[in-house]
Order: sequence, then structure tokens, then C-alpha cells
Amino acid sequence: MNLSNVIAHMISQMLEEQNEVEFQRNSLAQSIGCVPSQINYVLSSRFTPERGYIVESRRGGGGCIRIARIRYDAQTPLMHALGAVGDSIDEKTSRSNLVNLVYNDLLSKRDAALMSAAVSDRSLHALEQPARDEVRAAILKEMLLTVLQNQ
Amino acid sequence: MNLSNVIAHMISQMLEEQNEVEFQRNSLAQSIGCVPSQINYVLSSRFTPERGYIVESRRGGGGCIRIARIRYDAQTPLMHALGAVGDSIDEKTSRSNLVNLVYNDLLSKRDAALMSAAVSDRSLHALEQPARDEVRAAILKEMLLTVLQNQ
DNA sequence: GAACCATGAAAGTCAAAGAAAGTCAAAGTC
DNA sequence: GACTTTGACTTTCTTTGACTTTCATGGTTC
Repeated sequence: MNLSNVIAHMISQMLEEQNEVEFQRNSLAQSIGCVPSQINYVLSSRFTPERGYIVESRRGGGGCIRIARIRYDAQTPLMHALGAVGDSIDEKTSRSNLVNLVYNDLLSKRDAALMSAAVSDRSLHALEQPARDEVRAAILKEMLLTVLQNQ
Repeated sequence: MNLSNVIAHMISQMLEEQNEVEFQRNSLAQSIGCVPSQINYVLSSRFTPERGYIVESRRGGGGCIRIARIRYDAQTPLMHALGAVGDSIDEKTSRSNLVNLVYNDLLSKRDAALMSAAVSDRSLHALEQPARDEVRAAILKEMLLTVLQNQ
């Protein structure tokens, strides 16, 4: 397992205990034994808004980084997800949308797994961009509609 | 016995011990004494979805390849359905396959509805034939595999 | 005391280097 | 002719470090 994953894992674990964590970049880096900017890399590659995280920070003396998980308010969020898909969507984004819906109890794990398989690059392997992302969006929307209808 | 078979055999053996294995392409190649890309050849020629395997990978530092096998036992009808899909399938055929699976209690109505939405012409309207039917087949297979895996 | 700097202590940015896996086409084998 | 083997090249992800920006604090000046 590479460094980034270790760090991400540590942070996730902290987040499991509390819904919001705060720490100092340099201390964390030192305790892990990595360069401080590595923390930034982990944050920007794994704790993105798409995946349901909010990251804030303060520089200067006594500065720190705060990470919180997003909770949707359950106002027709599936509709919202549907609207957010647009005419084109890449694999990562679609996957994290699904993860988010699961996290917020709007979709079962099973449904998400099925949908994720359908819109995977693996499924759409034969298509070149931009067709691939466009078809992905169309499929995802149809499936979300189906979920809405069968709820 | 040629190299590819040796490699395939090694992987199969690993998979007999655990249902899922993970390894690094370069290490495996080195331990066997072949060029790394040979591993890819083996994977794409032998560990295909049709044969009940799911292959995932991650590039970059600490990257790896993961292979999971689906348990064949007691799931043969679904496996059979999977095999019957082929490289191309039209909407009607795929739909009646799904109806059949539901009729035989191999698939829930909900799953079938989702899958049907994914492979509908409505989802794939952007594609011309024969691409449309080929992509449909790929999606259907991936989804069936997912069902098998999450049973 | 208010306004102003100086200093140091954070965090942020970015680009280069490194570490994997993927692709593809040519050559080889059976 | 179909299947294998090989290797050059590409793409993706990670790690590192030099440099920048921001903030808090404390001392100076008026």
C-alpha cells in the first residue's frame, strides 16, 4: 500500500469517530513521515466535494486543516443527482455521485453496484471520448429515473 | 506448455486459495521471467468476464492488479445467461433475457428494471449500429457479473 | 492606545522526477 | 492463420522539494 492510501486511511478512520476532524498539516506529516505537501495531494485526490467532503484550512501560526463529511438534507436529492449529471459525465464523477447517494441512504449498495458496473469505463470500453462520457450520462440518467419510478 | 498458460495457471492457483488476489504486475512478471505486458495478454485472453473474472487495476506508485473470481456453484443459470450475451445484442433480445431471468427467479424485478434501463435504446440512442449493440452487450455482461458477485 | 512593521509559523502551489500499469504493433511460433 | 511474445511508447498516479502566500504575535512609533 502506498503512502497516499495510508494517509487517506488514517483520515477516514478519524472521520469515523467524529463527523469532523481538525489537525495540523505539519504534525500529521511528521507523524507519518512524509513531506507536508503530500497531505495536500491526498486531500485533493481523495477528499473532494464529489466524494462528499468539505476541506477548510487556516494558514499562519496555529493554522490547521479541517475536514467534514457532507450530509445532504433529504430534499428530493435523487432529483438533484439527476440534474447534476448533465449531458456528459466521467467515470470518477459518476462513481462518486453514486457513493454519495449510498452514503446518504438514498440508494442501496446493491443498486449502486449495478449502476456503477453499467457506467464503468469497462462497459464503455469500446467508445472513444467524448462519446463515452455522453453515453455514460444517458445511461446514468435512465437508471436514476428508474430508481425514482420504482421507489 | 507455453508461458501464457504457465502464468494463467499460477493465477488460477492463487485464486483457489482466496477468491480474490492482488499483485503487482512488474513483480509477477519478474518472478516468472517475462515481460510485464505479457501479464496483460494473459489477463485479456483468459481472465475475461465471460469466464467469470473481474479484473481491476491501479497505475502509478504502489499500483497493482486485482482479480476476483465468481463462484460458479449454484449460479450456473446466470453464468449461462452471461455466456449467451456474446459480443453484441439487440434491445429486444436483451430485454427478453432479463424477463426470463426474472421469471426463473434468478433476478429481482428491481434489478431487471435497472438493467433494462441501462441497456435500453433510449440510453444508447447516441450510438449508431453496430456500436450500439456491442456496447449494450458489454454493459449487460458487466451488470450480470455484478449481480453474480453480490449474490 | 492605534497604526505600523518584522518575524516566524503555518498552509498552498506547482513542476519535476519516479513508479507503476496500459497499449499496440511487429516479430515469432505452432 | 491463430495465438504468443516482446519491447517501445503512453498514461496515470505518487512523491518530493523549492518557492509562495497567509496569518498571528510582538515590538515600535506616534
